[in-house]
Amino acid sequence: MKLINLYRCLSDVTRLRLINLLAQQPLCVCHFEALLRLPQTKISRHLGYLRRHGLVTTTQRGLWRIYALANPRPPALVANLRFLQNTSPEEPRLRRDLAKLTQLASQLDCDCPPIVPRRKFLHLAR
Amino acid sequence: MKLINLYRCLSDVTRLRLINLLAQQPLCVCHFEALLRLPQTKISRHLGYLRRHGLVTTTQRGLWRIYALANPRPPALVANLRFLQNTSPEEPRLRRDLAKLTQLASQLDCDCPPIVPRRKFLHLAR
DNA sequence: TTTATATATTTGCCAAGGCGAATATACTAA
DNA sequence: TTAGTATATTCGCCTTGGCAAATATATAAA
Repeated sequence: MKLINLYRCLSDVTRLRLINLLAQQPLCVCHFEALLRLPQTKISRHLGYLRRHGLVTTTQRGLWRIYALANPRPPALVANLRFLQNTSPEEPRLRRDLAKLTQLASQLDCDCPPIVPRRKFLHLAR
Repeated sequence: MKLINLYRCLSDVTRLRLINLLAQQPLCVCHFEALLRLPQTKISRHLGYLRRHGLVTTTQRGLWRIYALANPRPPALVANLRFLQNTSPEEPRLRRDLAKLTQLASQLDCDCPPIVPRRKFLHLAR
């Protein structure tokens, strides 16, 4: 049952935070590092999980790997994203993540993937 | 994060089938045995899981324990039930379960909990 | 070619949770 | 009280998937 896999993807806090952000715009691993303040290994692992289950796709661009929600989006995902977007304002963690994303948006979308090196980017994200 | 627990509840085929049926009407364990053709121990285990996580409640009536979706229903559950109801027609397993429920409905709701002994009920369900 | 950066995977460990079989509990009826 | 029925829990076993640390790979820059 495909549904089950979707729910498993949503059953982890880190993955839910990733999806919540990806619903806004494509992002690469170093973005997530800055936004979520989690170790790279953890972010990559969960993005890999989502990729294996068909929820996200990647495009390589230079040194960076950009993750985006799968296109076309699985119908089950669409419905749950709609729900997630209604819910995230009430979930402090998800709300803060989105706030941080808009706060950094100018630096993110002026060069996505970022041209600045990771350390410098992390510094800006402080 | 409460959401995570909801998704975990939905991440198992047996539990999804139970919830799908409970969205129609309250049922007791022997109903599920007849409808799903699964061992009692498995059904009880998963209903216990759903109860511990606040998705269902029980009322005892004689020898029978009747399960129903929690009331008031958690908002996150409501949204996902709506989605589930749109989806279940496309999921053969869930669709068949619902068909079997309507097929047996007369025998179920004439005495819910059933007055007939379990064996006899199972016989009817064949 | 060497070095640094960005990302992915492997390893070893651990907890959650799946299963069937057996057993316990609770209620009913005889 | 005894027997039977409905449901719940425990047990031993196994798989999934969480984590951090270490390592591998791929690209870019010097």
